[in-house]
Amino acid sequence: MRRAVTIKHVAAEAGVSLQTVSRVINNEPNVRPVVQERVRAAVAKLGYVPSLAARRMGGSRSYLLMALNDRDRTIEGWKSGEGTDWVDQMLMGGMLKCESHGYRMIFELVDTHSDHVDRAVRAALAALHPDGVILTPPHSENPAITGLLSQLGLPFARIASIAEGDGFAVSMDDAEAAAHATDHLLSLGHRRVGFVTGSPQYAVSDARLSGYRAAMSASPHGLDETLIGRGDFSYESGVAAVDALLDLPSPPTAVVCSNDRMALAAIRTAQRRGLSTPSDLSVVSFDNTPLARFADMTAVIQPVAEMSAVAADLLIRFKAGETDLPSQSRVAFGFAPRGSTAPPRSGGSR
Amino acid sequence: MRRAVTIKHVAAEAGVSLQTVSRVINNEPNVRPVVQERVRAAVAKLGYVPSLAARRMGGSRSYLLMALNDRDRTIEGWKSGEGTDWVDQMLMGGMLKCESHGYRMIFELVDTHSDHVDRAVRAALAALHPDGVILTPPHSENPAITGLLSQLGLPFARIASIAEGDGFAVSMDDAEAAAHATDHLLSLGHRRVGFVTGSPQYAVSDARLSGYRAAMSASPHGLDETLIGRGDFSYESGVAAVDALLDLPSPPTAVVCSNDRMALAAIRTAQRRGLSTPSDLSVVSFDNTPLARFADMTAVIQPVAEMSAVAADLLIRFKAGETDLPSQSRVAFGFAPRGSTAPPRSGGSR
DNA sequence: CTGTTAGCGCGTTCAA
DNA sequence: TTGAACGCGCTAACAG
Repeated sequence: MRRAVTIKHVAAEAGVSLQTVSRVINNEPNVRPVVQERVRAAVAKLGYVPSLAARRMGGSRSYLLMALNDRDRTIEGWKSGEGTDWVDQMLMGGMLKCESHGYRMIFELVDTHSDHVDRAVRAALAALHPDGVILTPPHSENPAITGLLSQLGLPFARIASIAEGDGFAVSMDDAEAAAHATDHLLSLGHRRVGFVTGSPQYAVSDARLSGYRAAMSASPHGLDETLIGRGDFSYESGVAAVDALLDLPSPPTAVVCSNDRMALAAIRTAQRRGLSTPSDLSVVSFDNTPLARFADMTAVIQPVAEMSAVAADLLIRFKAGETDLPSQSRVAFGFAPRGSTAPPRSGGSR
Repeated sequence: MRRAVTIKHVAAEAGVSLQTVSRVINNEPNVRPVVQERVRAAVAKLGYVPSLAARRMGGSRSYLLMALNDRDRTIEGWKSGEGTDWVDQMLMGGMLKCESHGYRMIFELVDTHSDHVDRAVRAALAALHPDGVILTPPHSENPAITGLLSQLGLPFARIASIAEGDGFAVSMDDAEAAAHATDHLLSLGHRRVGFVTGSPQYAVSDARLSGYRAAMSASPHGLDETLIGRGDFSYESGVAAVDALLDLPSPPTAVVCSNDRMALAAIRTAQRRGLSTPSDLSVVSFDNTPLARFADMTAVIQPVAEMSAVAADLLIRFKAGETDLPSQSRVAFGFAPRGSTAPPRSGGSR
């Protein structure tokens, strides 16, 4: 096995010192263009690429970003194969962004609810020494983790978290998205539009609910609190919530669900009761996962890839010494109208 | 920011030399149980975790495994959001296995067809110095990559590759799986069972075809080569192949497709022609992706997670000095009977 | 069985 | 503007 080419070889090839090569590699000032060119040529010729491990040892950067996901949720998602492509989207956004900066992203799974969160996170940090950490829900709102990172002075980003606090918050406007989804239904002619909430554990749940409330209040039909069903993001909770809504004396003709599984539950529950979608019940989902696509559900698109890309970008730039980085970033949400929404059967009046 | 705890601190705490701590950490022999215990206590007390970067610098291992995926295919999959959960399954299998050995898995995307494959792979290797590389299709059969790794003496595993050659081949028995799928249809009473091949670029395509041929030849109805349609894994190719099969004077009543997209194409094509699944055309898919699950397709399950786990395990054990590791590993395939297969409408006879 | 010495490939701090 | 010396945290090779 040929020995790897190191900065030494490049220095020798270019006839300069190690240091000069280092400066060129890192785009530091104080190198004459001529010398710079000579070094670059040597780098190209030898195919030199600096070793991340050595860089981390000598310098202050590891060129590593750590993405922290919830262990149980992630593994369960993989096992069930429900195709929630959250991880894929994170990789696409975060990893590609890292790549373009010479960084790598490493995935770590940690239990949010474990007593050992602290120890687990510390261990991962000690092993990897990442330059920054990207937190996804529910970690992004777990004080045990955000507190630890703050205390350690390690830069981190909170994805889909709107709470104030340390770290870069990167989110989409959940309230506005919920309002948009609601307006979509209203503009189709629906008067009674229901809503199924997510788990109160997640801050986004509140935001979505308030967006729905705002849209309904602003509509001529007004807000009717009885049209709000409580869910917790699980399929079962969706079934229960929608059953309750449809049991109402004056049931909704359309419903906005706080995620895809509950939206699917809505469709199936309606079906079980002899109602069909979209003619009897229009349904909007809040996640554009493969499930939503296959089930042809109109959905709010969470820009997971973009959020991770922004998160990675912020952390990298912060580590590079940039200042005046926004502590709160909003990424535009998307909306995909599909076959699960249509005007109400009788034109909106009963 | 508190300084990280290093091996030095542990050595001081335990009152031994650095080297002794290192030995204990790495489970090396020649340490008295008493001392070992003392060191372990110090490690626990201080919450010490060795730095991967430093280990790589000093020693011969980096505790990193690199998973090499095809760039275009992967990104396209993520973008289309078709929910092909190959990456997820790889992570689940490989990453969790790595984790249990103190390793990490890093994802890298490289263009198979690029002229720069060589350069791209070399760059990734130089930056990361992984202890091993996991190759997925089509990389696992790309001589530009396998050759480079062989030449570099870097251990690697080829997932879903059955070709002879360097590196650990980890695969499922595609031929047997295809035979199983075919037998499933035969045992339901189908006599004319068709087959849609995958792209000949992939070795598994041949294996699947030969399994189909074997099963048909062994059946009382015999093998009919005209029932074999040529596809390339794309939806469009599936449409074309199935259209051709259904145009036959005596068309098949069931078909085994070499992947999920073509299986979906089969169902939709039949539908377009006024045939319904499974009553008029039974369909078996060869991938158990979310798409197959949502479309309720009977499918062969590729044990992607298990294959990556085995691959990671082999590489880690190899690096740890274990010998007599199998150069070819077979992982059992799975089979999920669902709603896309049923007995033929007229009991199998026309 | 244990400790000492010498790097690994870089970035950082200084001096030139 | 450039270069030399030093050390990061760890393991390998050796000495005791």
